[in-house]
Amino acid sequence: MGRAPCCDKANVKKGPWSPDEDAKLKFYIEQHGTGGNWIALPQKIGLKRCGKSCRLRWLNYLRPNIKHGDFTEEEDRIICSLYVNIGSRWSIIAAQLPGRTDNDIKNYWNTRLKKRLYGKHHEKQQQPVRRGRKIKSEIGNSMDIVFDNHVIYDNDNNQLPFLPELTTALNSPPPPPPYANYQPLQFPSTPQQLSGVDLSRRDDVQFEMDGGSCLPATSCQVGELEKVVYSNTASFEDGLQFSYDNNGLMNDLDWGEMSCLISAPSYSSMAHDSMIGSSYLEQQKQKQ
DNA sequence: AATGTAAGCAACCGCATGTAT
DNA sequence: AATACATGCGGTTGCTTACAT
Repeated sequence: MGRAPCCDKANVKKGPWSPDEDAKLKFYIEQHGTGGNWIALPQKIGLKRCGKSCRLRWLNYLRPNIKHGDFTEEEDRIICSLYVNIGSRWSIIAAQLPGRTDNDIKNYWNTRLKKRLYGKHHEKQQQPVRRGRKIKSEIGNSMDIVFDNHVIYDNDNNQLPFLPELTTALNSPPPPPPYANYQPLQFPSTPQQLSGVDLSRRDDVQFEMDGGSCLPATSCQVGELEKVVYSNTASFEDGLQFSYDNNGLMNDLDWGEMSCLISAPSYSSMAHDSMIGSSYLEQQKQKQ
């Protein structure tokens, strides 16, 4: 038995929104708000749309102060830095760019930014990489993985058959580590600077903003953050791997410089990053 | 001018998470 | 504590437009 549908699919319109539908939705929300219930909203307005569709349309297109297109170089840099540090957490990235939506940023990255970076050096080297939710969840589950003599076991002590390239990497000797210079999260300056991450909290990490005039902080699980910060999982999944300067920063770069910081994917270093990253965090926690 | 291909973008789908009961 | 439901998110799809042949 599958999941119950969120709406009556048979009686719901799909596809592009008409100006009339846009006007109805915009007018209603401006007058009454969403009422905290997107599912009920289309019925109240008289729209034959799924509540989720209404929400998406409002958030991505109709809500006030939305900016479309014409990303600035500063925005490019922020997106790149955040992507490198936290991966494809588009909602978090969007929260740092007022007026931008996660969908817009995602599209911009996938269609342009990635190519601008990738196209310079690595078209020939790019290998097809398994992508999507499945691989992400499986890599994500590595938080429960036990590393023992470079072989991966799950919670039930079964050696994981998944990702043979990762298993191979884990069985190879570790590369000479420049990791001593790795720093906790740091992002470029203005317009909203992320001053760091409170790693002392076990249950939850807050992105703290400098200067007071900041967007609402976004939280995420510390385990997940540890993983993405120190292993760049998302970059790995894309077959990209970025390098950092000694401060862990990628700001103040032009595109030529930026592209020089990208190296071909190295599964071996990736896998070891994960382990070394963990030990780095342990050191930081002991210091506190 | 016609056709094929690539790029860009809006929207959908399904899963994860949060919240109410 | 368990369950149901709503929301949020990220990946993916498919349509439209631009460009190349």
